[in-house]
Amino acid sequence: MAADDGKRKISESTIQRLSIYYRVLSILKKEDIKTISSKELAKQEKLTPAQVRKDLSFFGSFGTRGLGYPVTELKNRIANILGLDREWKVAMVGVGNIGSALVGYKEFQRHGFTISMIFDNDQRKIGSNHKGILVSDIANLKEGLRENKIDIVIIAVPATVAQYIVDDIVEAGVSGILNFAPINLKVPDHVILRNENMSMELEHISFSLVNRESITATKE
Amino acid sequence: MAADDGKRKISESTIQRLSIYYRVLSILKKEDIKTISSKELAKQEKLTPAQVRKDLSFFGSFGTRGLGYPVTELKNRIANILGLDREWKVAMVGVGNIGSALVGYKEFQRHGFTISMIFDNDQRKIGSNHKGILVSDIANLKEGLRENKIDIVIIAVPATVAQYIVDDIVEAGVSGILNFAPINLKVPDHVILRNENMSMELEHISFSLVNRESITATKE
DNA sequence: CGGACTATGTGAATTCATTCACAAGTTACT
DNA sequence: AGTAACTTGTGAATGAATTCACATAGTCCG
Repeated sequence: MAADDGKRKISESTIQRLSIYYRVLSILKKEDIKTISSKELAKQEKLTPAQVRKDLSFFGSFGTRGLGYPVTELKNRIANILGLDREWKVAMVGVGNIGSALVGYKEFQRHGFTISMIFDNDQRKIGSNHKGILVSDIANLKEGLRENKIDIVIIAVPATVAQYIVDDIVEAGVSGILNFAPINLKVPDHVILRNENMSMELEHISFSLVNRESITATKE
Repeated sequence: MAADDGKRKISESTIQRLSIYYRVLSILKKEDIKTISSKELAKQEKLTPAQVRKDLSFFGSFGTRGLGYPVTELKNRIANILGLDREWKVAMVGVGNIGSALVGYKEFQRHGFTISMIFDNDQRKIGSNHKGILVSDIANLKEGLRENKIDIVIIAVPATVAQYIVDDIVEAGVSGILNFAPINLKVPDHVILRNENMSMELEHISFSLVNRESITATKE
């Protein structure tokens, strides 16, 4: 009943954590656990109970004092908040190494993201089937996205051509883009763009390793 | 000359941004640009000049007032900070959809991460070649990692078995792990673990889309 | 039904990250 | 040499996110 005037500013990290809670709740539900406290939920993912409660409180109050949160209800509520209670129509652009792997990635399907179109510019791939999906010519990208009412596009093409493709995607009226090319793409404000840069994660690890080593070295 | 006592606390986001600066500097170098100001550098990635300067200042002062930063020198310095000026020996565990794609991912190689071992438990894959690398039996994981002095392991196996594998990896003395399984893995404090969860990014997009829509709806 | 216990929800306090704003150093031009 | 124009590096100010701490509300059990 509380808090749904669509005005609050939710932080990036809160959203990330909602995804995490959702994952945990899915497992709990499968294990037939009925309720969970913020303390337990936090422990599973190395967070603090206060943070769990604060995160959830942005969207309402779902818990019962003295008892905790009802697993199924909370899971459904988070699904609703994250928009996972509907099917999203997703297209993949670029079906090389990464693109091809993602088309077969079960996890996407499980969360309501259905990849139903694939585009590529390689003549040898166009017309062929990838996991049951026809590979279309990237020349038809704009019309294809429009006709099929695609919600979200995943970009897995070389960095050099990514911007041109994004421009087309935006023109086609798509407003959710997940980019795997290691480059900063420009999109209008109303378009939601997220970047997934796997090298960056490895670099983070190497930074930490180098750092850790220097600390260890001075310690002993 | 300044700031190298290995005691400062560098924030996660600063490290992420160093990766970004590094990428931009690599491009600038290729374009034969000699110097860049914090203002320009910031503009490329939609950051603020102050943030660029602050980030860099944690590690020393590399710039020249009135002029900016020397591209090549700064690039090298960041490479050093991030540990990209050496070769890291990387092993891949699990060569399904994702794992297989990552083995062929050029970007890793370019940043000094060389995947030289692959492990899997599928008898049909063991002994075969993947992009020129022999697929080993996961039963030999521990010895394999030790013998080959692997620095970093990438995990691309089903969530259900990921924890067992991590335990082995840790026992083998590896202290950098990049995990693609959608599960929170437990590791000792001295081990650096990073998670890459691609569904989470999609969920972030769907959250934003749902949110944006509701805002648009009330606006008109 | 009553008392001990448990856990939420949330303002206030704290910690952490970003941005501001400016002194100080350097260039470039006359 | 002098001056106008830049740009860094960094304390101080602001802003954002996290944690604390507790009043409040429910559970559970005898």
